[in-house]
Amino acid sequence: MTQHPLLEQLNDKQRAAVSAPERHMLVLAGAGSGKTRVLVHRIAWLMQEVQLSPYSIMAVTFTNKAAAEMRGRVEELMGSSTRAMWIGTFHGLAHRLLRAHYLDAKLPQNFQILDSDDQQRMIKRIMRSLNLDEKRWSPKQAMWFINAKKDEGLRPHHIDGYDFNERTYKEIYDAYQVACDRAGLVDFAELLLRAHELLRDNSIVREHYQRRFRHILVDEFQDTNAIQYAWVKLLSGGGESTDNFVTIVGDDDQSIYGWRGAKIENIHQFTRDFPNVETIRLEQNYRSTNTILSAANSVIANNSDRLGKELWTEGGDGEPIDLYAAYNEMDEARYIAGQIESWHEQGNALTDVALLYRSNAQSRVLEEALLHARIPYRIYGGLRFFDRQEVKDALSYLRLLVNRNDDAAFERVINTPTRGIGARTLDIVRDGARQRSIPLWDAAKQLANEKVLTGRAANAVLAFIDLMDTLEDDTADFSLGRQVDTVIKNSGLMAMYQAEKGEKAETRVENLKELVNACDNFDQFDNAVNEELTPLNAFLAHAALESGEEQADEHQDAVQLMTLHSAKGLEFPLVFMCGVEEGLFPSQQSLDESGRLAEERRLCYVGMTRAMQKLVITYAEQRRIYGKEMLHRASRFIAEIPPENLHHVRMVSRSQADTTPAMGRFHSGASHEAFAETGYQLGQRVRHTKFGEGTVLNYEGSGAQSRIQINFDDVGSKWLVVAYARLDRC
DNA sequence: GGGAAGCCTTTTTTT
DNA sequence: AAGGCTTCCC
Repeated sequence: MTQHPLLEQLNDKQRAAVSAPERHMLVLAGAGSGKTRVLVHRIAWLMQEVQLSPYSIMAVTFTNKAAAEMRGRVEELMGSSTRAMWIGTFHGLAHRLLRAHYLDAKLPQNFQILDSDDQQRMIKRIMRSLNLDEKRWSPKQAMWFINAKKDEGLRPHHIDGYDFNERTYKEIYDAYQVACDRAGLVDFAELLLRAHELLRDNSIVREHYQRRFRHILVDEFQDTNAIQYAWVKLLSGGGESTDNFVTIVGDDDQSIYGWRGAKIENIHQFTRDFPNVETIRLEQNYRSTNTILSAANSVIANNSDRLGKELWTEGGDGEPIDLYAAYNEMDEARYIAGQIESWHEQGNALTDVALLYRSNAQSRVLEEALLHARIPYRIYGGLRFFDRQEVKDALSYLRLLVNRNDDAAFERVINTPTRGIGARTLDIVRDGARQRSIPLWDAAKQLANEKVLTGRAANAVLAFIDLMDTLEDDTADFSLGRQVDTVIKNSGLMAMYQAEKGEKAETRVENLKELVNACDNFDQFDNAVNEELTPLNAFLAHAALESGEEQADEHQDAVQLMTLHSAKGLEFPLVFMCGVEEGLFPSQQSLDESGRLAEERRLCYVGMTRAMQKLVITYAEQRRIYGKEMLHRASRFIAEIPPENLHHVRMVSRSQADTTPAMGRFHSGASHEAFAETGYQLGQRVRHTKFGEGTVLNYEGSGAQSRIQINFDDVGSKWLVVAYARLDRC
């Protein structure tokens, strides 16, 4: 029997998932097991073989990148357009629902989206208006509280407020929500919650979409939070419908977003809520060597409550995992740069190398070492384009143009550039708005007209109001690009940044020009949600929901630096996991709170399984954190790797490193001197009869009185007099 | 309104 | 260590 073309080149498990009859399915897809491939082929299969219209399929992801990749691959496979299919992020699809049913969702047609920065500012203002003690209550924590409640599907009235803290937060949440509703503003969590409430409370809308979406496929299900789960459940008839089918794909071992509300249990819950779920495990790995997989398997085996899964490969063993114990973070960085140099000299590409770390602060020292070694690199996860100050200024003008009630935008631009509307005037306007329960814009207008605001202040406010109204009239017929260009110029924003001096200001001017460019190139019909919106509204939604992936020239052959979190879903031939130390990874916070260690271990598992050919793990005995020198021991995760998979790299000879002139921060003569004075080099491994093995960290004095500091693996750091310590070099 | 000085915080990130 | 934020002062 000839194989169906869609099933060719799939393994048995993948084939079973792709060609399964219509039913609920749980695909437990291990790292590198061809998860996206299965999803894409399944969608194609539903259309080709089950003869479903793309109209009746919804596919949900977490990131725009994943959604774009999925859509692209389905189109490639089908050779046809998938426009009718809803493929997008949870937030993108929720937004689409809200736009289509804004009246039912009790939103103004021109509602705008708040990003987390806007949200935090808004909360801060609310807290000020509530006269809360700023020392005691932080906007950040209030935001955290509000979002956590929204992610749980909770409104202020759902919160008891027995406890004083909760009561205060509840009050903030309440006032914040009132302010958002009045201003026509929706934060990210609100998109999901509103869409959920819309479906829950409106049977006509709900049943329409239930009839429409026969198949819903959800990627990375281990990262869903309560509201996302509830959302999928509502849309699919809650497992009770016989005409709706849900496929979830995920890996409980790669759940690394528990700290922002993701519930790994949603995977278990799915098998309970939905009938006859077929579970398919994809365990064959097409990415890594046997060595890397068995090490990763062995680390993750230390977690309990797993659904159970063991990765295997038909590939070879490959090289052992290198483990480098650095003396400090500079030494670690220098070692890594050296290894990358020899990898490059052997004719390998730098793009194939990734440096993964637990926290962003670690990148600086790595960067310095790469810079010094003249190795080009690229850092992921910086400030995104639409999040930049000047771009947000411009977007706020545009938002206010579209929706005068947008208090967040009003606050941002009212005096940017300065136009004589100071803090005092603003306070009066805020007060007036609060008393009359109206938006800031209306309050400003009324107060100026009523002469509550006097002379200069009133004139300035009226001039601003006139500026916005004129901008709206004048640019109504313009193309999007010209409209935005005019707003940036006539508002004075461009002139303000042009007047500033320095490299930073130049970049800001460039970014404003780039924003106009982006408008010119913006294809609103690229995204079906936007078809019914004005071009400007479509662009604003795009800016809020797709924060603009940095597309630095991808052609440059550069090493990639990123956090372990952002590495999820990616793969690289050579991977360095840096700073694998107790207190850093697993992080101190995760050690302090029970139950968080397992997630750190999963993060370690994610990091290790990024490596295709070669994995290098490094840690530093001593590291400067927040300006303080800290002593660390190797991470427990290292001890969880089978010894036969590990190769301990000996400390690079210090004297060799020191002979390189002009090493800047990386020139360390200290070790040299230490050797001359004490007979031991910094970073050297030694053994003590009582304390066991350790690493030499520091020294003082010379000759018979000299003392050295040793960080012992088991008992921590100690100062010993060299003459009496009877140390063995090892 | 803007600059200097002092205080505080500090994981992980998408939308 | 360093950046962000507030406050203070002209």
